[in-house]
Amino acid sequence: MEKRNLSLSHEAMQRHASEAERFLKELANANRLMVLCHLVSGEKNVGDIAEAVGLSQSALSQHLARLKDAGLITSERRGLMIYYRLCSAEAQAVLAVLQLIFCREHS
Amino acid sequence: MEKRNLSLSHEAMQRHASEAERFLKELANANRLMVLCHLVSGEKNVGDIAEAVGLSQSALSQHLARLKDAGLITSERRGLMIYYRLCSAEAQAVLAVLQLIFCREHS
DNA sequence: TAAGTATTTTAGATATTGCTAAAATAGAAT
DNA sequence: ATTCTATTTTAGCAATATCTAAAATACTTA
Repeated sequence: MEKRNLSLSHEAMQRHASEAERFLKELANANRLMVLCHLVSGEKNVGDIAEAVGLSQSALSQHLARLKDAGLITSERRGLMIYYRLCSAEAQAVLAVLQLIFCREHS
Repeated sequence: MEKRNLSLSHEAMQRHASEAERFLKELANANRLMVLCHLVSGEKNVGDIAEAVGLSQSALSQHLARLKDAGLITSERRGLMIYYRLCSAEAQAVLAVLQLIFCREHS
């Protein structure tokens, strides 16, 4: 009689949950959310984002490094400035749902 | 000449982003995600959830209190046990997207 | 090469998270 | 009333998050 591993699906669930946690932690910050929302409309450089979001360049740079490390954005230098752009379809999908929930006119 | 407040939409954005942050922080934890996923299929008592998720009752209870405080779940005592159920359409919407992203068979 | 602009990195302070262990509460059963 | 079972609450600790200030890096221009 072969021993079936019934807890495998539990381990799979834990693995999925951990991946989702890592992903959600990137989004679970008001400043990073605003950064990502600004990038939805196209690439922006750090100074522009800093002004739009209202963060110091240093603080913003740390957020950007985090998002880039997580694979949600990419960067490209052109001359003095560095341009960031959204590169995660998953992030865009979740942002779209969040916008429906939290950015309705009446709320 | 009337002075138009152009930063109003920025303040609105900040408000929305803060609300979204509060919401996402509740989800951005593997154990809480698993709890919520278990509740998608119907109400459960604390002991059952603790076993399913693999958490101590105390730790779980703290997570449940948090989720309840955030309005994502409700509880009802029946006899000795306390039953929890999902009560947030918003949470369900995001969980559905996360499931599509992270719980595909091949990943 | 020196000076300026854009951005990143580091260090450190403070707040939040999430666990464990122990004590407290609430209802049920004896 | 006492005891049992289910759950919550509290206290305390280690890890993580996020800001500021200061120093470092990278490219451009004089």
